[in-house]
Amino acid sequence: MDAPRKDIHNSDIPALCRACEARHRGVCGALSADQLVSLNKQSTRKRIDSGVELIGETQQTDSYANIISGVVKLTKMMADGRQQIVGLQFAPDFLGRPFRSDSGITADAATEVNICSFPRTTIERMIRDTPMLEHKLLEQTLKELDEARDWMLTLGRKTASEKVASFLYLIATHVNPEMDEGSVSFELPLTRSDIADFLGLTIETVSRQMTKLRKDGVILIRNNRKVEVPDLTRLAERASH
Amino acid sequence: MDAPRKDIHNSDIPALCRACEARHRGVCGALSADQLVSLNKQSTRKRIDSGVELIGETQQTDSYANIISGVVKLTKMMADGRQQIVGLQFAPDFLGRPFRSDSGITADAATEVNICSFPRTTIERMIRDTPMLEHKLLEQTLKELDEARDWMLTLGRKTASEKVASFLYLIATHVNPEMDEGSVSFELPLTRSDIADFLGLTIETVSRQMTKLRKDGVILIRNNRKVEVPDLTRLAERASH
DNA sequence: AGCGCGGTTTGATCAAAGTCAAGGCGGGAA
DNA sequence: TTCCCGCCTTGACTTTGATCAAACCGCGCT
Repeated sequence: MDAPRKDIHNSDIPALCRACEARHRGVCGALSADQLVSLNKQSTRKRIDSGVELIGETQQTDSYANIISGVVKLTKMMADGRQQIVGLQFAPDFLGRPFRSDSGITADAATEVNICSFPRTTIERMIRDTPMLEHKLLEQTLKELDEARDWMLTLGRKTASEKVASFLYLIATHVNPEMDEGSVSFELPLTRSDIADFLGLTIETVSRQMTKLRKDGVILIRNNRKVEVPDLTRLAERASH
Repeated sequence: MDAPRKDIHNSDIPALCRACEARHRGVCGALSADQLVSLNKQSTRKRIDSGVELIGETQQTDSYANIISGVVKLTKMMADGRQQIVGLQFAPDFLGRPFRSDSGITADAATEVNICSFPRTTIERMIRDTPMLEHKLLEQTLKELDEARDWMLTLGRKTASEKVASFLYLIATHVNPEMDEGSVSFELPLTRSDIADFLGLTIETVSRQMTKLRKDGVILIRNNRKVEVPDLTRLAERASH
């Protein structure tokens, strides 16, 4: 609803950047050395400010990208302004939708985001040449489908406090993968308003449930963004996992 | 929660069935004649009664299938019994999850269902041999992901009456594809209880909203299952599409 | 016909989350 | 420092949908 924002900072890093290469390996794997070099030649590293739109009304999907750092939110909006975040993407997720451009989703940087992007044509040619790449893509898509369906259960059947606990648990475990108990501390990548749009709640309800979790000793709120979870298991219980 | 049900009727149709072949073309496409014959040789047609579990606790995912007719519901359940339908699959969708078995979803026949199933090994070998098959799979997965995300908006941000209207609109347009206005009549593939689990509501609320839509002249209810929509556009408005 | 049963509708009441309205807190600019 | 602005929290009240309870309806059975 704001004025179109397009201030993507292209930091003009030389085309062949080693950091990107590492990410390409991580996400795409199975590319030949030749392909990797050619991908790097055509890739550009970009830093995107929090809040800037990556894909949507103002920004065409003429490129694909790997997320190097930061969090991207995928949002669906209704005509009257109600909106729902339908997915969060973290590094090293692949960004941009193959073989389909619209689907009514916009992608915005939730935090400051670094991506490594390359032109649509490059990646699509590589997909044709390398079945393994398509296989990787299928795997990421299946992962996203699983996540979407998990979240449908949260949206449809959990109470407000379970929802907020579920969100915190999601972030906590994403910050420290392969951790499912003990103590974690992390920075929330979303504002209260984003959290509300992710959970299908209002900001007031999110706030109230956060203070309730704090008063019950399940979490500590250092400042609005920084949260500490002394016992992940207890949080998981609150989320009804 | 009921006793395990396993009464799948294998109707012992000879392995090579023409009806199935048609479906294989529809879903998988791009198979060579040889592959198609071999697929048909190993495929079995099955009729499954409404309510029977296809994939889940009691039934292993040792096979894949094409849906020939009927509706399959994908359900996620919480420990305390709350459940959410996370997807509906119609003919000619592909059923069964490649490269992953669990993910906590069960698939049940919502109506009487006819499927054409073949062993896991067969389809996985073919996928390795035929990149185009994997491409088709990716396309169906992307379609399911889109649907899931559409539904997340419905679950998170719509009111009860918008939800019910959205559901009816979904079924109406699925029964008659490429129709988006005028009059339609159809049979609901789900009970009120299933509809409630799909919409994240209770059966009472679903019922009340249905009668409201009826009283407002948006729908006619012939009997519990049969519904007529005189004007699809009006239904779409009620759904806030 | 009368009975019973599952699924559905309807009504009365209640609780959870939304809305409206203040106020607080923190960080940046003057 | 002080002010300001955005974001967050808190409180009072309202609304939506859940819960509890009863009746209804179509249908197969005896």
